[in-house]
This record gives sequence, structure tokens and C-alpha cells, in this order.
Amino acid sequence: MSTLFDLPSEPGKYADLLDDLNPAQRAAVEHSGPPLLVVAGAGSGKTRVLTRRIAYLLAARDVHPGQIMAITFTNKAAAEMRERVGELVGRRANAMWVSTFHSMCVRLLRREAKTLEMSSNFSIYDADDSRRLITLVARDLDLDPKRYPARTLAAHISNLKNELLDAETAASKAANDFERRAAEVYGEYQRRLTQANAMDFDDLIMRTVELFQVFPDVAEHYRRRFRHVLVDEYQDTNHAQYTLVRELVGTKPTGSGVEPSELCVVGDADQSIYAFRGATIRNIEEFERDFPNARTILLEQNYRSTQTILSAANAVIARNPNRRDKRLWTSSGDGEKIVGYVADNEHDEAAFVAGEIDALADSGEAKYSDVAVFYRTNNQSRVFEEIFIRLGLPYRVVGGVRFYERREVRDALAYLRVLANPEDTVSLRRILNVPKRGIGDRAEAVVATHAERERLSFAAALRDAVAGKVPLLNPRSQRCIAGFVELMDGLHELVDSGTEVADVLEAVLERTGYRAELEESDDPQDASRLENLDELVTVAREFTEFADTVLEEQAEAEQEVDDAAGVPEPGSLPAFLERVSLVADADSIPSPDGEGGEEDSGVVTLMTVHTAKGLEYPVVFCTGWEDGIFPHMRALGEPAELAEERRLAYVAITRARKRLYVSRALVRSAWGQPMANPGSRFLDEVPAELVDWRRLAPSNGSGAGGGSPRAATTWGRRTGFGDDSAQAGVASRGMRTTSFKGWKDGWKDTVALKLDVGDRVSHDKYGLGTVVSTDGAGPRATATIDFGASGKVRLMLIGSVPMVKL
DNA sequence: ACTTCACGAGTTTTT
DNA sequence: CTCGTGAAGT
Repeated sequence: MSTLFDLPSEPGKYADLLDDLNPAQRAAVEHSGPPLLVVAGAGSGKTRVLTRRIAYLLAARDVHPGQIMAITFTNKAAAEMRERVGELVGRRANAMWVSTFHSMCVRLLRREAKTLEMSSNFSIYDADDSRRLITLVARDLDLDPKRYPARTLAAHISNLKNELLDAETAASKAANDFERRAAEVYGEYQRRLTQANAMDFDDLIMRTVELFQVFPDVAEHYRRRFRHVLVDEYQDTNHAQYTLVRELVGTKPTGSGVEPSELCVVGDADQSIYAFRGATIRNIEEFERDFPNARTILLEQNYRSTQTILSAANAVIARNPNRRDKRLWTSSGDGEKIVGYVADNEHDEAAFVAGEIDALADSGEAKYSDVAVFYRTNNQSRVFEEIFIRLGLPYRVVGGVRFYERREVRDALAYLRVLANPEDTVSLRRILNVPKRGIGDRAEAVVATHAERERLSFAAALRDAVAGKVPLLNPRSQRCIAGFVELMDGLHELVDSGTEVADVLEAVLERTGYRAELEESDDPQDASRLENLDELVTVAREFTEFADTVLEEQAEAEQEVDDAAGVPEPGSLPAFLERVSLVADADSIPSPDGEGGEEDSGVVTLMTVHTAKGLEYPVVFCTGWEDGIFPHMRALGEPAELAEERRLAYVAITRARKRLYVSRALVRSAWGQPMANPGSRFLDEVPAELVDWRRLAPSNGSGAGGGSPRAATTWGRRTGFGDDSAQAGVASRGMRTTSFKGWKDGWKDTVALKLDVGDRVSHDKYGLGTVVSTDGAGPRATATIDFGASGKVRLMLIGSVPMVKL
């Protein structure tokens, strides 16, 4: 790239962009030329570096905004980046591509649909849609759903796609029965996706890579255009995304002399917590090998937390093997000690957390919105909700079942999706008999068979059914199908006449009787379903309004329109669907300032540690730090998974700005059964002098979680539940009877059930087995046992293990 | 074709 | 315990 203004930058001229940065940050902003990896520790000003770098490119290096592509993982991150760049450079920011991997790919694929010989109005299938389609495929291939569960197949196929392997390659590489069958499913699944004019999330990436690799001229076109590529959260990229980035920037000049684009990636290997979804930490670890001449800059100064908190985080993460050393530091002082608490059970733990929040709020030390409570798994939120409700503590749970995953929302959207893409078989079959309209499994199967035999789409087969051209279809079903087709045709007319999305949605809810059915129901769940549908209508309404204002602005600014090809018209039905497919983010996270005026002290935020990544709070409660909970059971024997759990702990700790609490419970009910849990190994990794233990485990010389008679007496005088009989009943039922027994048995079992490799055991559930390996000692001892037909299982040997040594 | 019951499985999840 | 799926009954 050369411009008329290709002059060396004058020092001092861009002082406003640079002078409040530390030397490492400044180097990252000013760096020019070879690929750059910015290793950005938690709270080290990563977003600031990215946005400043973009502003600097524009101001000091005469880069045109249209030459910049900035890629993130979440819409939230993309929006934040766009906003912050906008603050620095104004409206010029609009010409940049700042988007998620997925929306960037959708945009490219819609533009280049012709090249790939597909239609630009393809549907986007999310995990649930693809699982449904895989269920259909597996059923058609007569696979035993026990041995080949759709979930597992879906995960396997997703992994293959993340590795850019197609069905044929997967088949040739298959090493066992499962992989062979999965490859078969993959092939058929892919065929059906194409037939439905649909792509799943993984396809979006994989097909874009294919686009670039099979059509070098297309790759060159975009490489010529995007001279600067920036990637956020690089540690979370999977292999397909890594390849995409490589293709985008290029590694050597093209035939027509286009040099590789300038690449800047930002990430932190210690915050890689999505390996289970295909993210591969190697991408960041091997960056310098992947991109020769690459430069690496380390950001270690932290602007978020106290030194106490950082020291704890450093100590924990340092235990991970094969890690590039990095030590966060701050100039802002030690601050408060970390507060530790060992609770008798999860209710006690929640009561402690609630009490502390209350005290902090009363003393004015913190507002509710300053506080976050983290847990490992969503089901742990329940105890907190129970007690928060009882105490009138305002809170909000983030995550769990998200808005766009709710059944009623998906049903409504499925109608819209069929209207936008009649070939979308998964959506069509979803709504075929929802609400019930007399088209049962039998009728559906008959139509599906007809479609298959005549090589018709399911939609076309339905029309054949109405015309009486489908054999074996009884007249009753035929009438019902005719009614359905008529209904859809009517809705189609609405869409064709340019009706607003929200009004189409209203028509769907009315004409199908969906709303009426919910209104008539006396199930309280259905009331909330109605609310969700109303919310969806509101979302649609706002979407159109927003699109209108954007269109006006664009008309005013006479913006370039070269990106418009294949891209849905703003505000249209396809645009709306694209948005809701790629934004699964409606349960927004409460703003740290609280929503309302000065009097409003906001709400406490409850979420999983995964959800917390990227956020920060003055006060953080890390709960449930028990071996088996956090680290999770499944990670206990797997070093790689344990390392990921430790990174998760690192993420949790580094969210805290001023005060950090860490707690665990001696006994926690899991699936109705009380479990005695030893303390998390991560707790032991926090230097003792950093922690002020408010309450310790009853000591009995047996180490963490040791059981003593005194532990039993403390159960009688728990805090928080004294006068609420219903709650106390719930809380104590498990403890006085089962739990007490379970606890004591667990204690004995810890001593009694000593297993060695080769021992034969008999388990109540899994039957006979042989010990394959053992790990840990005392209360955290585990054993991997091969139960033959029941598979290999890793079990904790503490608690009332329903197993005996033979 | 729809309802009811039993069973089993059950982390995390940016898109 | 709790939800979603699969087989039997009406």
C-alpha cells in the first residue's frame, strides 16, 4: 500500500494517542510491519491497546478505515471496540469491518455466494438446529440412539469441521466404529444442510476458508482490501479460525504482488477456557512459529486489581506446566486480604455470601452492582437465588437458558425462518405440528419418505400431499396439511407485501393459535412464555426502527455501497433472522453503574466463571471451590482438563478489583444426594498469608474436609435459616438423615476403600470392574475403573461410594 | 394422534 | 432433583 502521504510519523504529533500508555502498550500501538502478538494479561489494558492501535493507524500511518478488519468473538466485544474507536476517530469508524468471526464470514459468504454456487439467503443453523438435523439423519441411518447419541455425533462432527476435515476425509481417517458411523452421518448431514439451503456455525468458518483456498483471486481481492487485520482473544481461536486468519492476511506475496497484510493478534494463553469447544491454545503458543519474523509484546502491568489479588492469581496459574511465564503486577498497593470461608453446606455458603453483601452495602463499602458471585456450573445458582429472594437482596442471574434458546422463542423464529427460506427443513418440521394441528409423526414420516423418494424438498412434498400425490397418507392428515400450507401461504403474502417483521410475527402468533393456546393454559410457565414472545415482538419492532435510522444516516453520509451485494436489506426479515442467529446475547449483563439514577444501587450479578471472562467487579465471590466441583469432576484425572480448570480459576480471581472472597462447602447436595467434598486444590495454591480465613474446616488432623464429631454439631446451628421452617426443612432434611450418614460413611470410606491398580471392585450401578489407575490421596483420592461394557469411569473415593472392593 | 409414565442422563458454551 | 426423550396406553 502506498499513499501520497506516506511520511514517517513525527514524534509527539500523536501524543494524545500515546502519552497515557505504558511503554509496552505504546510499543504495541506503534509497531509496524511483521506480525505482532500482544500477550495481554488480565486487566492489562488490552482493549485500550487495540482501539488505540486502530486510531493510530488512521492518524499516523494514513491507513484508510476501509482497510481495517478487526475480529472478535462476541458481539459485545465488537460493539465495544467500534464504540471506543468511534470515540477516537469519529464517524470514519463506520467504514471498518469490526465484527465477530461468524458475522464476518456470513457477510463474505453472502457476497460470494455465487462463487460457491449457493444461494445468498441461506439459513444459519445453531447447535440446536444441527442436533435436530443430526437426529433425523441418525434415525434414517438406523443408528442406535444409545450408542450414537445425536449430541455426541454433533460434537464429533463439529470437531471435524473445526479441524477443516470434510466427510470423505473423516471416513478415511476413521479409526473405530463410532468414527466410521459418525463420518457417514456427517456426509448425509452435510447433504441435507445443502438441500435445506443452510449452514451451521462451523460451516460459516470452514466454507469461508474454502472460499479463499479454492478461489485465490477472491482471497487476493480481500487481502488487497484489508491491509490490517486485528484479532482479539486469539487464545480462543480454533484451527479453522486460525487458518481463516492466515488466508486473510497471507504469508507470502500473491502472484500479482499483493504483500501479506499486517496482522496484530491479542490474547492471553492463561485465559484460554474454551478448549472443550475446539479452541486451541497452541495457536497463541506457536504464533512465532506460524508467522516467522513475528514480534511479541508482553503486557504485565495490571490496572484492575490489588497486588494481593494478583499475587493469588499468579500463584495459582504458575502451577500449570509448560507455560510461558508471566507475572501480573500493579502499582496500586496490596489492598485488602482475600477472605476465605469454609461452609458446612451450600446453604450455609450462600448465607455467608448474602450476609457479607448485606454488610458491605450497609457500610457503604459497595453497591449491589459492585458485587458478582461466581460459580462453576449453572445449577449452583439456585441456592443463592433462594436466599437472595428471602432476604430481599436484588440480584440477576446471567446465563443459563438464554432468551433465544427458549422453546417458544425458537418456535416463533422457526416460522419466520421458513417464511424467509422455505427450504429450511429443520425449521419447517419443527413447526409442522406446533401448535398441535393433527399432523402426527406418522404423517410427517410419510411426507418425508415421499420427499426423499421424489428428490423433493420437504416443502414441495407437503404441497404434493395437499394435491393427493403422496401415497399412504390418510385423508385426515391430508386435510390438516392443507390447512397448514394455506396458513403459511397467507403469512407469505404478508411478507411479500413488505409487512414489518414485528407485524409478521404478530400474525404468526395469532393465526397459528400459538398465543391463544398459551393464554388458555393455567401452567404458570406458559405465562412467562407469553412474556417472552411479547419481548420477541418488541425486539423485532426495535430492530426495524433501528434499521430505519441507520438507513437515514447512511443516505446522509452517502456511504459506499459496495458491500451490499447479497447482504440482506436493513430491517428486512432476513436481516432480522441473521441478527438473532448470530446474537445469542439477550440476557444482557447488568451495567456496573446500576441502571437507574443515583439512588439505584443496582443488582448483584450471579454467573458462571465462563460468563465472567472479560468482566470486572470491585467485589467478587468465588464459590464452590471444592475438588469435584471446581475443578470439575471430569477434569480431576485429565492433566489437560485440570490445566484448563486452573485457567478458569485464574480468570475468576482476576475479575476482582478490590475485594475477593473464596468459599467452599464441606457437604453439597448433588442430584438430591449429599456429597462430602474436599477443598479445591486451587485453594491450597493460594499463598496462605494472602487469605484471612473467617471460618475453617473443623480440624481433626485429616486434612482438607476432614470429618469430625464437631462438624456434626455445627450443622445444628447454621446461620440464616433459623426461623423459616420450610427452608430449614429443605436444608436440614438431607443433613440430619442422609447427609449425616453419608458424611460419616464418606469419612470411613476414605480410610476403608483403598484401591490399587488391578483391584477388582463391584459397583452398585456399573457392576464389576477393574481399577485401571488411581490418583490423589486421602479425601481427594480418585480411581479410574474399567467396568467393561459400562465403560471406563473415574470415581471419587470419598463420600458414600456405592462400591465394594472384592 | 395425543397423553402419560418411566427412564436416564446430567460441565463449562462467545457464535 | 429436574428436564427432555422414548415407549406404552387411550
